[in-house]
Amino acid sequence: MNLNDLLDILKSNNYKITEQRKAILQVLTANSKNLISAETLHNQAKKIYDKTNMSTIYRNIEMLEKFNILYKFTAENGTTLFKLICGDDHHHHLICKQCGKTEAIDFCPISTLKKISKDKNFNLTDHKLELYGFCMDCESSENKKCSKRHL
Amino acid sequence: MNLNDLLDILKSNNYKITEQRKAILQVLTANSKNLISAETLHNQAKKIYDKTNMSTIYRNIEMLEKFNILYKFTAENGTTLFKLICGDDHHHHLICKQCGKTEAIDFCPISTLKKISKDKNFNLTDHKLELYGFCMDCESSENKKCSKRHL
DNA sequence: TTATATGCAAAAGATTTGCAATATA
DNA sequence: TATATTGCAAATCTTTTGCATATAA
Repeated sequence: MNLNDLLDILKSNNYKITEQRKAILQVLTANSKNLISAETLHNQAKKIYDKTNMSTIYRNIEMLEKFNILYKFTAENGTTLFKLICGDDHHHHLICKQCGKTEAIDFCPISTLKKISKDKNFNLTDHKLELYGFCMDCESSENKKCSKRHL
Repeated sequence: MNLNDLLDILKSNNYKITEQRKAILQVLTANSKNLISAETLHNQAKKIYDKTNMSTIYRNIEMLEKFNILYKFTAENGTTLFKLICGDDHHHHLICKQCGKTEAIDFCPISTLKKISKDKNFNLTDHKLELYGFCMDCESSENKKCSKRHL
């Protein structure tokens, strides 16, 4: 899913291609492997088209969410982060609590979850599995944040 | 982990036992299987001790988080939810996207996650597994929110 | 031309904070 | 009594919204 694919999706759904929109999508595609905040998205989009307003950021985030092409989640500190959903890949991630680095893992417990949900008459639509801890680099560093209890 | 255990923890750490604090802990223990919002916590605590203020709620939430006895997470609609971490029980939840009702499930993929993390030299400390969908009641209701893609 | 998208400023909602008053130990 | 805790109101911070203007198609 590159910039042009995204623009095509919008065009074919009668959305207009504005400079702001192009800037936003450009930033998101450039960061397709990382989660970024609305504020970071705004700052980076402004570098491409400096008239981009924060409300435009939020309105476009909302639009992309409706298309189900934007993954949204809330970090431990409460910040809301976003990331494009590229193609059909479905991944869970190891998330370093120190440096924020993320690494995709292949494992997904979806089949078990489906069974459980079915047993409970729950119509499962989405799920999130997030693994927190410390990557090798941060593990050895001094100022590691204390985290005793395992969730 | 019942109310008295919690009070003992606070006492032994030189925290004072106020009526507000007792009310808050009472609500949390009564809801130890469910995730509740700060607002709900406030409303229920007020029923027990009606002078309980919202800032007191937040200040006590902060305190419990420091003790690592409060689990916090953000629902899809953005609401922040809390739940006591009781002893060694560890649960994941089915979360209804419509009514917000949560139900604990027994399944946890921790052993697989541990193995994966070990292979990747990642020091796993926490994880979250959240299952979204629609409960039986909401499934049949008319205004169900559309959700096509599975995450 | 015309509907969509945007900027701006104000509103809304959640959470935090300063400070004086209160209550616990 | 001394200190932690609280209530209140104001401040912050993030996100949303109304409306007039601008712009893509």
